[in-house]
This record gives sequence, C-alpha cells and structure tokens, in this order.
Amino acid sequence: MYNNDANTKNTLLAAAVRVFATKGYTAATVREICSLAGANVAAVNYHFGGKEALYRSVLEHIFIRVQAEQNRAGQKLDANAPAEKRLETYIRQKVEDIYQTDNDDGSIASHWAIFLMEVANPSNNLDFLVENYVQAPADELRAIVAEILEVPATDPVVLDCALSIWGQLLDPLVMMPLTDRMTHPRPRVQDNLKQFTEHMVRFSLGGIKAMKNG
Amino acid sequence: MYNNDANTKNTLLAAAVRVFATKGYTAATVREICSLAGANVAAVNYHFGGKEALYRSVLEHIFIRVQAEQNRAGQKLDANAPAEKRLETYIRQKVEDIYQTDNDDGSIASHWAIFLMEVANPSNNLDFLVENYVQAPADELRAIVAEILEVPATDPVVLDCALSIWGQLLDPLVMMPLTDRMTHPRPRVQDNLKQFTEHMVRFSLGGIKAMKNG
DNA sequence: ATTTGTTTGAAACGGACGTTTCAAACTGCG
DNA sequence: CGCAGTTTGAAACGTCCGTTTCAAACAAAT
Repeated sequence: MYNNDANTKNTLLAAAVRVFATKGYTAATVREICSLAGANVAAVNYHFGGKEALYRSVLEHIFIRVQAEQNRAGQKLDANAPAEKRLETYIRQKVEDIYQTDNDDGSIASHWAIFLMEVANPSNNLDFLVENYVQAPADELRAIVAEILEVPATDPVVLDCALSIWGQLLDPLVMMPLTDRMTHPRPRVQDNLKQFTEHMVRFSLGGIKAMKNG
Repeated sequence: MYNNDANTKNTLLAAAVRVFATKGYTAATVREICSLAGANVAAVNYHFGGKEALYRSVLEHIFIRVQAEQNRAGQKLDANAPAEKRLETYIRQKVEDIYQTDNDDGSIASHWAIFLMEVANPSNNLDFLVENYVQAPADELRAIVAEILEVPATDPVVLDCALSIWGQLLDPLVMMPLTDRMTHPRPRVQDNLKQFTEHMVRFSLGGIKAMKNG
C-alpha cells in the first residue's frame, strides 16, 4: 500500500476498455488485454481479482464519464422552451453524444461500443447499465413527447413514439453490420452529423404529429 | 449410401437450429447440440464435417423457408395500389413475418433469432444473409418511399426514410434486452400485432410526409 | 544494510471446447 | 449366413481459456 501501483493497474484498465469494446466480454481474453498493456497474465487477477471483476471495473470507469456527459446535456436543456424545440435539442445532444468521435480513427466512443456489446449479449451487468445510462434519458424523452402530444406521460402512444425515436437514435449503430453490406450502404453518421440530426428531427416530429388525433 | 441416414442427420439439424438460435454460433457447443439430438459428439463431424459446416447447413435450411415467405408476401402486394396503401401493406406483412409466432411459447421464429445473432456478431455468413434476406425487401421499401416522396429512388432522403422504417421494424427485437429492463417495459409486440402495426404505419407516413417539402 | 510487504514473471493447473480415432454395432445384399 | 459398407459410441487428443502457484524482483522503512 506504499507504492504507486496505479501505473500497471491503470494501463491494464485502459487496455481492457479497448479490448472489451472491440470484442465483447466473452470474446475478449485476459491474455490479449495483458499483452496490450505490457503486463503479465497474472496481473489481472492480482490487481482486479479476475476477468469478471476487471469488466465491472471497466463499466464503472466509463460510467462516470457518461454521467458527467448527461449532466452537461441536462443543464443545457431549457425547461421553458416549447416542447418541439426541446425535442430538437434532445435529439441533437443525443446524436452528438453517440456519434461524435473525438478519436482520430472515426470509431465509436468505447463506452457506446461496450454498451452495444451488452445489449447484443446481455449479462447481469446490463441491469446496472440500463438503470444508470438509459432510464433517465428515456423518461426525459417521454415527458417531451407527452407534452407535444398533449396527453399524460402514461398514455401508451407516448411509449410507442419514444421508442420509435430511441430506435432511430441507436439504429445506425446496431444496423451497421447490415447497412455496410447493402448495395446502397448508408454513409457513416459520424460524417453527416448535421444532416442526420436534421432528418431525425423532422421525421420524428412528423411522426409524432401524425399520432396526435387519435 | 444404402440406408436412411436422414433420421440422425435431420434430428441433428433441428437441434442445431434451436441451439444456434438461442445461443449464437460461438456460444453454442457441439456437445449441447448432439446431446439435444440424442446423438454422439462425433455425429456432427461425420454428417456435416464440423461445427462451421453444420452452421452453414442451418443457414441454408432456414433460408428456403424465408424465401418462400417472401415470395408469398410479394405476390400479395398489388403494384397498382397507391404508394401509401402499399407502404401500409408492406409494413403489415413485415411485422407479421417477424413477430407472428406459430410456436406455442411465444418465442421469435428461429430464423429471425439466428439473423439477429449474426447482426450482433457478424461472421462471413452475414454477407450471404444480407444478400438473400435483406437486399430485396429493402429495395422494395425504397421504391415505395420514393414514390410517396415523388423523388427518384437515388435521392438520399429516400435512404434515410427507408432506414427509419426498417429501424422501427427491427427495434423491438434488438432493443428487447433494454426495454425489458426499464421501469415502463414495452409490451411484447407479439401480443399487440395490430396496435404496433397501426402505430408504425401512422408514424412512418407522418415522418415521410414531413420530409416532403425539403 | 536488512527486513518487510508489495508487485512481477514464468510456469503450470484444471476445465471446456472442436475434433480425431478406432473398434463395435448396424444395414442391406449375395 | 457372411460379407461390405455405413453409422454409432467411448475415449482420447490438442488447443485455448481463466486462474493459481511460487519464487524472484522491487520499494520503503528501520
């Protein structure tokens, strides 16, 4: 407890984020993680207690960044603006959060990659992710949609519309294996942020209003 | 070559469909498939030549059923009907195809489960699946959307709208791990086929029309 | 400098997997 | 019945995985 063991541990954690994000939990091997971190195979068990504990550490590590992002977005959202404008802001922020890449290679942010891997292959940790990543933004969207529709948030049509919108948000990620293989592949959202956002806003608003007179 | 080896081979194939559909290619084990089929571990290699060859046999086996379904749906689609009506028919048919369960336990048809597994964890076989399952229906949808929008099918807005619609079709499947874990879980589409179809048609038509004057 | 506690490294363990082996059982045919 | 070809079954093989072991290297404190 006297020295700076943080170096190896942090290197290991960073390597684990990269490997888990690209391969998923089961396909990732501790040997590859250790090799990428320049550490010994036993390092994972010594510093974290095992592969599963390392994975949980990764989830907690990326979660604090996501929560900060959500707080930042939440503050920007003006509660007094009209609901339609708030929907636009909501969609724009989510699109930016998901698809804006700070990294040079244009790859998705690792926490979204890991999130997708969990959805595709759910483990016990998905409950934690939904509770902390998904629930609050989803409730927020439901409130906005309910206000546009002028119905209570418990109305089933609100849930339907909210899911249609969340679906459109995550689809480019989920469907990428498909769209990349089609004869007319979809251009990467990362390269068309503004255009994609604009389409989503118009299409979604049009869809919601079409559900209005019920 | 004189006897009916078809019995063991077919039992093995049926078991493989079930196991691959629930676990995916990598997570599925030859031992479990053989155990479910009441066959020896060596049976897979003897009858199919290995796990991967068995998987390809499964894909080809379920593909002939899917192609028959698509032909049946294609015949029903009246080319002379107005585009909006054809969109409604298209959506209704796809929703039924995907979510209507003939099996008693309400589980998704196995070919869709396997398809989803491939999307989540793409292998070389996904190219085959996209080419034969996805490409034609996707082109069909693009034609319908282009007609409603009164623009050529090559217009980018057509692709955007078509993807928004395909996204809504597959979302309940893909997002199920999420929606099941939320405080307001979405009711299973299987139990609300008509309601879900109606929402999708109205929402999508509203969305498309909102993109019209562009 | 010696001791004490912490971190690393090479090697091995135990288990699960796909696959192979080969003898036994079975089938159809003369 | 007896034989040839086909199919099965039990056991083992080789590989890769996560994990454990334990001695060596290291850092800090007396």
